[in-house]
Amino acid sequence: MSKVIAIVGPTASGKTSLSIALAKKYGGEIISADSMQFYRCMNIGTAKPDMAERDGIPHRMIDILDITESFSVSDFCERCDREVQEVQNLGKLPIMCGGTGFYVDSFLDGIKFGQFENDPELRDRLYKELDEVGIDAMYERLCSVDPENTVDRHNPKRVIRALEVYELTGKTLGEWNAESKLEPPKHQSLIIGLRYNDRERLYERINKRVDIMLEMGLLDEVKQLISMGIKDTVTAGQAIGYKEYYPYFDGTMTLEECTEKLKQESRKYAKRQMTWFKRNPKIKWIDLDDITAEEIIATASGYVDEFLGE
RNA sequence: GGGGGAUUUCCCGAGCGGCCAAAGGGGGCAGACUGUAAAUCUGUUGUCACUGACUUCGGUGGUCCGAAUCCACCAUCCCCCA
Repeated sequence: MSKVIAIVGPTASGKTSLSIALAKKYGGEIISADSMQFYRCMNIGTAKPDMAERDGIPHRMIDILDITESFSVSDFCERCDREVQEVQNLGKLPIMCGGTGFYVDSFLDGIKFGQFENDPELRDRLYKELDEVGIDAMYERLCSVDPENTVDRHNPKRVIRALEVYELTGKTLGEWNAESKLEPPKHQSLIIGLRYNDRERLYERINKRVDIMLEMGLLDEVKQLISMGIKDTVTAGQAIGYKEYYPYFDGTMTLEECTEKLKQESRKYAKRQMTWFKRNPKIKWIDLDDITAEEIIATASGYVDEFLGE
């Protein structure tokens, strides 16, 4: 079975540099699993590695979308299949790197999403109805067609999606999910997780990184993206690092307030990522608290050697 | 110097005599997550021997069966007149 390595962890934990170091050491190529680095023109705010940092290592799944395009897990898994295949055909090691746990897990667990196309008009219609009748009524409606559903009744996105899937396919989300679980994973995977036991250390790194992004010209990037219409996009526009500065350019908040907000949102995001990764018993963790960059690579290499030797 | 207003749990802020450990929001913490996922949502947030007890609402002292809520004085801050 083919082997894939994944580097995961919260934002600002050093996934990028570790993945590049491992790629150099083991002859690998990077496949990004970062929902925002897919987008072109979103560089500084997404901490996308520049050419110098990539150091000759090919990075896939980066700069593959315009900000107006939407993307989904299922698109991701499909495309990843091809990319992994290509890397392996080159005789190289695929190294997935990214903080979007949902995407990483979906791909590695081999979730097979139902073969049907989404209908944006149907979704719009359902959201319009949601506005009119409220979430409770929509949830009641879901229960009437799918009494077995496990959807959180207060979560509009999930209630609408469940309804959408049913109306689109005549099958409930539960039925689709049950089918998707039948597919066994296609790849053997090693997941290396980066974490700080001392949360303050991570939070300091996050705060500092935001300051660095600003020095690198984040504001110009945001301004340019606003002129490109990022505010009206579904996915790109919700990226942390951009939406926090809309009020600054609108003149309703000071630069300092927006920056503070950005740091806070980044910290909260990191926390959500940790919650996601924490529950995965397969992850081989590297504790970052008191360890040098060399030691991180050495520890990771230990895991990789063992994995490749199996 | 004179007049008025403020001071609430980590923060903002409601409460104006009992139903108040104190609304709501933020933040923190914990959790969920199968096609927007850097999104969306849930729980929790004074202490403890935790269906109860104890300590909290600037400080001290009063009134009252009972006070975050009323009174007096003190402290700090804000506004207006001088």
